[in-house]
Amino acid sequence: MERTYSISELAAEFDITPRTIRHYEAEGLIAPDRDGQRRIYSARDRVRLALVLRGKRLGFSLAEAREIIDLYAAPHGEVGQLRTLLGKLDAKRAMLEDKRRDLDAAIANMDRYAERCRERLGDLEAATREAAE
Amino acid sequence: MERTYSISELAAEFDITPRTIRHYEAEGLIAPDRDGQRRIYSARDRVRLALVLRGKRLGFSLAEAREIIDLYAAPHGEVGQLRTLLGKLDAKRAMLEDKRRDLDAAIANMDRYAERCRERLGDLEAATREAAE
DNA sequence: TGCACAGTTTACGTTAACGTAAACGTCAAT
DNA sequence: ATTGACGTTTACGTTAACGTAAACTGTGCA
Repeated sequence: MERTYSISELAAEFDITPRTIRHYEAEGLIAPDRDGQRRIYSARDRVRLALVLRGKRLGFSLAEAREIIDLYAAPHGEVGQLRTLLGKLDAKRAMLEDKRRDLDAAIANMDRYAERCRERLGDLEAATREAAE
Repeated sequence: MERTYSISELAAEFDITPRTIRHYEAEGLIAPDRDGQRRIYSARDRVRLALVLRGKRLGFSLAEAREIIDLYAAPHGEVGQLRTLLGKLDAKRAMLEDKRRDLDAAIANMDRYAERCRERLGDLEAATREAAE
């Protein structure tokens, strides 16, 4: 038997509220088992939740996140299914790469700017030392 | 004299609406000059707009985007100002790196999965060819 | 037995980021 | 002189992603 989780356990672990997790369920992102009324989360549910949250951090909407995550649960039975799945994976990968280009540019930009600031700081400090002589 | 832009020019170039650009102004992200009532955007305004949009693509709120972009317009006059600026730049850079880690993990994850799918597709196709003999 | 505690549903509220519409100004061309 | 094309302000509407509150349901234990 694999480990399971209550909603408040997962909420605490990922620093979100139970309401948020229920909302993700209402949006079709997670589908936990039930023990009567109570939700029971499996390890796989937990992984999906982590994927949702990572998607959010990367700026995806819940709908976009679901599109991506659902690919990981798509049927693999037939050759045709596998082909279309691979096509979709390729498209999503391209989106992620676009984001990486944006991100790398933003970081490089900031690094160049910080470097110029450090140079200027060095100049100012040198001038201050001279003035102190 | 540098080139200037009208609001609809910029809107067309970045594929957004004038309303969006005005909204960014209302939120303090851009501050174009005026010719009477009309807004006149400079090359620097255009760069700021591009930065805002990139920030949005990376999942930042307008407020977060403004925080980052404003660093590029922060005063450099005194040594103290430069020091705090460099500190803030460092913090923002760390945020960006966190995002890059998330992004790299997402891409690596997807690549591994796609690879498994391709293997499985190869197996299925081989089995199909055998059955055709 | 009773009560605290965790969970549930239902439903209205809130915030960010614009969309949409109305009413108006201005300037060039017909 | 009027008609577009573009611009402006003001203001209400909308959507996503939850927050918040109320009312209810088990479940373990003192």
